[in-house]
Amino acid sequence: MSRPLPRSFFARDVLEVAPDLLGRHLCRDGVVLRITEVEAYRWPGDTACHARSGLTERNAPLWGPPGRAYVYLCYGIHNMLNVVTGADGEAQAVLIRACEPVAGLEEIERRRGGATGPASLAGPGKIGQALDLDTGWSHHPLDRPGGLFIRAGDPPASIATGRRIGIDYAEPEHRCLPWRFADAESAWVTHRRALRPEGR
DNA sequence: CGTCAGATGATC
DNA sequence: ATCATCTGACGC
Repeated sequence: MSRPLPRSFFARDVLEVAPDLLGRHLCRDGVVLRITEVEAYRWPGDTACHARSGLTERNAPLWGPPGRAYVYLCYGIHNMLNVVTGADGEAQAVLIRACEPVAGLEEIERRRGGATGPASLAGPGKIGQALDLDTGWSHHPLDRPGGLFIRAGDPPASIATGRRIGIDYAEPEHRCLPWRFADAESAWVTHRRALRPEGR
């Protein structure tokens, strides 16, 4: 059991932190998930970001210190987990879109009410469900043990990128940004066809 | 394989 | 009215 990643890990630009989160372990009690897919959001300059309309009660964590959770309810059903990055006062976050189960299979299966397979943790709503999160977890610090935290894991051998999912409401020039990152070899990802190997 | 509608409720 | 989604129903 390694310690949680320090706050300094999250205190970098979201485009640096997002791919670096791939392979890390998300822990809550007995449930451990290996992060396999993420998306970056950053205001200003990104009308897909929830911070686009300024500070509100819901998006307040986005503007706060890095290393905290930003959890919001989507479509009245799904609790979406984000990791706040950048400097205090900036508005950036990484959306956790998919994971691979590492431990706590029975607990995850119980919460989902079905078998665990590659589809069971691919999709941001399913991550919130597997970790039993709700908006009460917003603002929760992820850099200390207990509750919900992030620690080292197994980094991906290669990374794939693509445009972000479900942001048609954003300005056209922001819809196409290649700000979705995934473990290129993992089966636990969404919209695989829309991903391409990272050009580097 | 594909598209499509309904669920469901906080937020702006 | 909108929404960083999911599921099950259908058609090919």
